[in-house]
Amino acid sequence: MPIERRPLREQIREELLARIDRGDFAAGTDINEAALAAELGVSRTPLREALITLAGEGVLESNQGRGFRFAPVSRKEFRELCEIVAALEALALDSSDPAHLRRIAPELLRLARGFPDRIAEQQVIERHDDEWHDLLLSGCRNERLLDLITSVKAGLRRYAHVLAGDDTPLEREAAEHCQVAELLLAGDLGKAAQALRDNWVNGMERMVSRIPSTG
Amino acid sequence: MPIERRPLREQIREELLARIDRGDFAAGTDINEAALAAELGVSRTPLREALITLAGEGVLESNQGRGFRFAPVSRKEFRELCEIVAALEALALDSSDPAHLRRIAPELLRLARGFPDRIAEQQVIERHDDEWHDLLLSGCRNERLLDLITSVKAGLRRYAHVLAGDDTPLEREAAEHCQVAELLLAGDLGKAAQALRDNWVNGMERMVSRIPSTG
DNA sequence: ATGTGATATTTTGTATTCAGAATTCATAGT
DNA sequence: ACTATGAATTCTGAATACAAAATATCACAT
Repeated sequence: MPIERRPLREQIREELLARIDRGDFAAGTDINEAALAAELGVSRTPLREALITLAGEGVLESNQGRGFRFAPVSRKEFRELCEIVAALEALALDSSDPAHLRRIAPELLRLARGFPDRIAEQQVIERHDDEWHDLLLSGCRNERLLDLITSVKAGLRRYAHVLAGDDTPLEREAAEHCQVAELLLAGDLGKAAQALRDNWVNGMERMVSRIPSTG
Repeated sequence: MPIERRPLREQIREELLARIDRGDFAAGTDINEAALAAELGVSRTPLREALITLAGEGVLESNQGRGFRFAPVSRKEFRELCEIVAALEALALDSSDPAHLRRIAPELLRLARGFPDRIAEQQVIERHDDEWHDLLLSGCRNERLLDLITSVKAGLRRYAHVLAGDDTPLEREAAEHCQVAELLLAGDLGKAAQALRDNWVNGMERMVSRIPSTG
């Protein structure tokens, strides 16, 4: 059994993202490094390293002399992030092996159909959605692109708990995922990529109204 | 006169990128933190913060217990980065104000035509190219996208000195920039975005052979 | 009561120190 | 001669210490 040996900064980063998923932190609030470090049981050094990483991903903001704070959410930024992820995932699809895509298409379809079945809690839904997208991109050879997508999606995590509890978009989301899968099954990569983009843009427009409009 | 007050980590990051531009560091070599910190006249703490940022941008790699090193270059990664930037700049163009684009089109044309005139040193050429792209994206309202493009381009800087000294692609590059500008002048945004993508892909294919093939 | 300014406190940004892992070097054994 | 083993050294990762900036507190004048 290989024991886990990773830098603290990475573990801390993931813990903070997990807490963001749970909605533990309110967007826009300042971070007290000493307090947070104590709570996590680490020193300020690796904590700050994690904070700097998250700031680079747009999850946090930093101001000279004033430390870090959770980046405020806004409809504008949510749209921006969705557009970016849409373009990047479409590119990932374009640079995937078509044969592989056709091979995983049935599984994508199965996953998409499993979505609306259960009236599940948000966490489960999100896991399902992630699973679907991970599988979709599993044939992309552009490693830098995959890393980048992960990084940009980290910024989107801030919106997860804001948007939690809205069932309406789910069926639609599932339907669009099905459509992407079917187009892949049919081997029409171009249309699938376009459908994927549409999925992101439609999902974005459906959800954006739930984000508090920043005065 | 507002005196400069920015975190050391940012200044250090920029200094390191500038040195990469100058080809001071060979790709793949390890970084000795103490030595580099001493050379820069700072302590290891802000240096490490800069290194972590650069690692997040893909400029450096880090391995547990083994520190940081300049990420090795490869044809594969160069292609990956170019494809990403192509997609992102095209997206930026898509989400720009068409009126603004038409307004700056003449200036873009002028800049593009000024390219091959002078037999200039690499540095000057690069600055020109940057200027052209900055102007091109000046109408993009998607701030996150602009930040992301800057970040991905930081990774491309590692290839600057590898590719330095090749004149052949220049005319072609200029011609393609002209074409993009002309299409913008004509108001055909879709074709301009496609031409921009082609510019990146063509430029990539032209340059990729100069990158040493990693055994 | 309110605003202003001096002082105290908190918090960040940076430097230094410490512990442990990785590497190097030397030595012993085959 | 070559490999393996172990000590010595170097370096990273993390904790702690320190200095300066920002914020809060309070006294005092208006």
